[in-house]
Amino acid sequence: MRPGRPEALEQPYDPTRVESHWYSVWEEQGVFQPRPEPSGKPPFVITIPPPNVTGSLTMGHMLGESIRDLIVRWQRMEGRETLWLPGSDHAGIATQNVVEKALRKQGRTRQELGRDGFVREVWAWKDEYGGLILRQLRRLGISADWTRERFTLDEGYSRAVLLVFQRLFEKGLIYRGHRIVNWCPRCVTALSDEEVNHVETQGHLWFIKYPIKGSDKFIVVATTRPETMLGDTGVAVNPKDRRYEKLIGKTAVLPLVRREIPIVADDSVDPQFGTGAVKITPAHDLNDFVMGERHGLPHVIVMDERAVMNENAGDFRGLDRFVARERIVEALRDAGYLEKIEPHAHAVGRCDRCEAVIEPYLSLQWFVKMAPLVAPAIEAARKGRVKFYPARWRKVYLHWMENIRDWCISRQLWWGHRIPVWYRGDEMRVSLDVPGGEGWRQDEDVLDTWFSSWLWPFATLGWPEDTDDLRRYYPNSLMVTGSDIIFFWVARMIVAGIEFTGQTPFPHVFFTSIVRDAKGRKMSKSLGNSPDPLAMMEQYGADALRFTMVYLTPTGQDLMFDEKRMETGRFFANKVWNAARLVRMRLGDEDLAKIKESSLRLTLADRWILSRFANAVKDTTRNLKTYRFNEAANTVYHFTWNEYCDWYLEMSKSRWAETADPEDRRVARWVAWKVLDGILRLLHPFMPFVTEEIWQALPHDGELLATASWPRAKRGWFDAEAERQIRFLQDLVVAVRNLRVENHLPPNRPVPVVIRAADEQIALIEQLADQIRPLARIETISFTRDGSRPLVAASAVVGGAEVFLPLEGLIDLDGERARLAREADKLLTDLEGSRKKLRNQDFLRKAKPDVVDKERLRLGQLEETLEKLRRAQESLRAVSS
RNA sequence: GGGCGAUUAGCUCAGUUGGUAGAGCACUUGCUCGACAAGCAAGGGGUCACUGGUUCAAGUCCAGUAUCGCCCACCA
Repeated sequence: MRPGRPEALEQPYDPTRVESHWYSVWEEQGVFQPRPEPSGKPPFVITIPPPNVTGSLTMGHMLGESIRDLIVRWQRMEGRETLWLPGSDHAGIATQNVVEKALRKQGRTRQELGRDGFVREVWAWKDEYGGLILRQLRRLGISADWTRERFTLDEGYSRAVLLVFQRLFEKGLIYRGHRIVNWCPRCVTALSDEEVNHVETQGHLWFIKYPIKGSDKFIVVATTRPETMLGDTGVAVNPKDRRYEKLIGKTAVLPLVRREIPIVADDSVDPQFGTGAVKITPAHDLNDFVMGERHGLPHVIVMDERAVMNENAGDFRGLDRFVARERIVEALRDAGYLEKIEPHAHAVGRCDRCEAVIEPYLSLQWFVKMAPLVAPAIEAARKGRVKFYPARWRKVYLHWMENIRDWCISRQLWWGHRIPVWYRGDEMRVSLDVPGGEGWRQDEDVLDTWFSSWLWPFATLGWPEDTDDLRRYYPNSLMVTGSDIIFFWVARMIVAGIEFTGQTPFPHVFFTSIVRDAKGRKMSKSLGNSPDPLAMMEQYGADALRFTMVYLTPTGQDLMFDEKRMETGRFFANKVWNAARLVRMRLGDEDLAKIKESSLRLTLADRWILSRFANAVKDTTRNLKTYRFNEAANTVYHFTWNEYCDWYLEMSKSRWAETADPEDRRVARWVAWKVLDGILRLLHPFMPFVTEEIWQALPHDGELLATASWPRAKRGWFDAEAERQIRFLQDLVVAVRNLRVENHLPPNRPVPVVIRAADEQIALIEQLADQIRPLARIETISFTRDGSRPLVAASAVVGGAEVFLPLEGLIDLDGERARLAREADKLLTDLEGSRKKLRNQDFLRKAKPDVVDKERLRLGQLEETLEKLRRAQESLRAVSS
């Protein structure tokens, strides 16, 4: 059965029409599902970094998906069995925040709904917006296997997450404890260290006088957060600090609160900073917590979970932390305890999701002991079992791994995997299901989202069950993602992969560019600075979007996105479309796919384009293999546009004419088709829709381009000699065109051309004269073999040959003289440089011989060209204007 | 405080073992010749951030400086 379709390639090219058709065809034909291939090559497996179900996608996703799909389609065409596994992430905090916000607009809260009601609400949201994401991905054309789509809260996946919790707990790698954690008072939950962004902020340093008990003296402490003083339970100085020697062991009286607190000695205090004396607030600062442990100081918590001052804050109870700060500073000042205020720049931690200022907060949380888990993941990177592209990320990865701290995994949310721990009185059980017996109460918290996504490469394949998919498609072949989640996700996947499957989850990690807006800000949903991908695709086409993103992405650098650039892809799609129209209307009736190349008498131009094509295949393939996607796009783009369209098709037109030799016409048809067919194959992974449409409208073997084979660079097609010869002819054509323009000859006026050249060159020109003439509107080409030259002519030197336009009366003599002088000048400069080089004994002695030879050859050519230019100048000098 | 990256044409960027500086867009000029004005043709435009070094030869390798950007970091 033929997939049906294209009768004609209608002009103008309409991406919307074409793109709406093929996706369902591919899907119905099962193109996206992995099928064992006869090639026997190992399967190629890639998974999507599951996008959050919070809403729509950004241009950053478009880049990532374009690259992933590019690789997958290429690998499929290379004959690999491919699995491209799609899915999405429940994204605990982000999704809960978004849904809560939506509820608030309706005047509702999650508390009103209750836990179950709220979770139901979120599922409804997920169904709606998760669907939107899927539509965008399909519209983009990604060849993912939707029958294997996964969501991190799917039943099976969830089971895997809970099992992992249980296993780590049983290994003693998960524990529960009171610790200072990063607390977001707006999201009202604990966070991991990775979810905190440090923002350089201009703040203040407040100097506060703490009276010494039983004396009229003070000890002055400096702090950036005066509101926490209410929770102070000590003051520390450096034991070597002479200034405070006598105060160690004494007692200070906390202003406003009148609590008596000890003055202790601690090495960690920097005598140079502030006053050299530091207040200790163990419940509200990590440092102080650690220090407090050393000195046995109590914890006084002065804020609640929303950062409102609590009952331990006395008069300040009920105030927001920042209001309290002002009031406390005022009170201190009024009571004479405030010595001074200095401006002070420091880094303030902010919530990755909502940007609220993070509060170090003492609370009871669950943690993963990371150090033992991380060791083999470090080893894997060191030994090259997992490689990063660009390679510099390896160092970043290792640095993080080597300085790893325990991971706080409990979140005080409702949307997520509920912690599989049960309590009854003093009893505690870790169990995936309710333990037997009455009265068990499950832990209220859920797990960090990343505690589920770190299992993605194998949990999506059915782990912990020993499924066929898991055996066949794990480890994955490649991970393509953004470097912004190297710690959140990539590093942890490697850890989890090794821990739970004994294997690194993928051998290679490729980091895409981060897409930024014109101001350099990363495109994100929350900033709202990304164009809507669906709108982009409507306006320019999915193919254009895909091609442009890949064409623009720099290797190892961020991508500054500018919508204007989308035209690159759109125009290119149109160019290919039109080239195909031209070829198609000249094809004739014969089934070209049945013709054997060996039966054809190829011309120089044919050998040239086949050679260029072979090079394009080689370069494109190499660039894809080395993850230089922009270079790959560039290669196809230039080959198609500047070599195939601009030169080969133009040269072929005369061969297609009714009057042309039928045998040669057949050759010209076949080569034009053959190379176009190859272009479509090369281009298909970049622009799947338009290429499929065109391919179907041309002679082809096989049913779908999507499952056709990747082109091979035939050894016999490489032809350096043909390339050299055509290069000369191109130079000749350009020279004639240039002479026409410079002399203001009307574009539609055919001109005679006289050429004085070596025999070999003349033979070349004669061979392709009919194809060259239309390219520069040449009327006739004649040769002078006796050394003579037209008296009055515009002229140029090309590869040692002289080209004349003998147009007495039409030539702008003054302009021509000026032009020749300019040319000669330029030549002279090059010539001087070359002579200087060749006079240099060191160069002659030390440079590689072929470099020297090349330079000698070049000098000879320069001299020859200059001499010919001089003669042209000479001959014009005699002529009067 | 540490680490990484960038600096090449007006803009965005290539430049893969050192050997005559490239592309797209923008700009100038001219083109409705049967694929394509979403196009064709011909052009102009760069002391490769700066300073030193290695080398016969440096945009490319090394060192330092400057500016910008990113990441990491418990000096209150």
